[in-house]
Amino acid sequence: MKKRPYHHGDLRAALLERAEQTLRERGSGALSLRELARDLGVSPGAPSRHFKSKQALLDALALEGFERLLETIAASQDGAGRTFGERLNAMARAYVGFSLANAALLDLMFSAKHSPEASEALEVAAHRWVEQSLELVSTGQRQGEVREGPLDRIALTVFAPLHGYVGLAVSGAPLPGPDRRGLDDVIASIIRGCAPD
Amino acid sequence: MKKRPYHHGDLRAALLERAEQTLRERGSGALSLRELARDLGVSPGAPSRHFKSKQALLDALALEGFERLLETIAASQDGAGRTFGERLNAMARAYVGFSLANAALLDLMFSAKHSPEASEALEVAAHRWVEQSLELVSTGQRQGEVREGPLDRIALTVFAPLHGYVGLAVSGAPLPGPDRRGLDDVIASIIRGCAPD
DNA sequence: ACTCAATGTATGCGACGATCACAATGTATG
DNA sequence: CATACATTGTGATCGTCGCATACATTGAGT
Repeated sequence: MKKRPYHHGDLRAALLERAEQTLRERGSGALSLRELARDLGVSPGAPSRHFKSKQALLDALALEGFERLLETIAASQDGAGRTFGERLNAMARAYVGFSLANAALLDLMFSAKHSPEASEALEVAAHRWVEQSLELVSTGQRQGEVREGPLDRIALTVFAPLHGYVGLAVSGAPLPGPDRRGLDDVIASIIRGCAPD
Repeated sequence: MKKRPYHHGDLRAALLERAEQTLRERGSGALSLRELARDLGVSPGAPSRHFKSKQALLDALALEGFERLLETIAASQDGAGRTFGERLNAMARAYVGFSLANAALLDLMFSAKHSPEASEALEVAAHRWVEQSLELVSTGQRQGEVREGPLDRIALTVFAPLHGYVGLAVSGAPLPGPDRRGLDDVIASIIRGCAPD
């Protein structure tokens, strides 16, 4: 008879998985706890055992997103070359690739409204992300390919363009073709912008 | 007795104004047509006479936002100097200043989900915005302060950093202080990035 | 075996967006 | 001025939502 057991097994993971799918297919606005519960064949109140509020679920998704982004970027550095240009290029493509492939998720990750408690875990993840970029800039400086100056300020000039490129591209970009040539230009401009005089 | 007249007078404008206020104070997620109606002392269904859906109201807000942004940027160019650096600086500060002062509105403007009909008017507005920036780059080229190349591709390398700076700053920026020094760095980097070789 | 925390069910509440029939008002036309 | 018509607001209804509560079932540790 294969009756659905009273306990789901791993409802929390199932909720996250299904939520991310809906997020990808229909955007974050279309996320409904009740719908998730229906889809997973579970009662409307069940999700609240794992996420005390809808915002908590969104926070968890954002956190998961940061972790995946970190992995993706870290992986991109493994096969990359030694020069700052090569490593920046790899990092940029990883970052932009992930962002475009997970636009709604990115939106969540960089959304301003997280519950205060979740913010803590999120800030930790975001901090690790920042450190990755600081380290890239730092080695670039040691190799003499990046101008001198405070790490964080230079990193900002590296990441703002990438983040902005993603934002524009996702917004239905009134700007030049979303083909990757735009990204090439942006990366080249970043490198010129942070090169030593 | 000052009884409220049956007709409001200019409900549409009142809705937009009030909506923008709540948008600024409590974010776009907190916008409710019913609440707006209550605040304006009008029945729950009344707003639908002016905005057939909530999304339509958001679209109208976004459109209004683009118009104000255009004005702001145009005004910034009036008092600016002649060099590309001066004009870019003025434009960047106008753009970033407006964006930070109207973060939630910006979010709406660059949100991916607009109803197809509204998209048309929105694209017109966005297009005018793009043209402003193309023109800035174009005169920069004529003055020999900006490298040769397709206008739109160079403009992308100018605006992506600004747009990204705003995005990071609004996200509670895990990056360096939201003080304006970060913006100075970004602007300087943009200028180096698009300078002739 | 018994207890207790964890997890899922069932139900209800108030708010929401959307839609509808209807009422009040403004306006153009005779 | 009167009458027809379009515009705008009313009030009620529908289905959905997030959230809270009281209760049922399960499994883990003693």
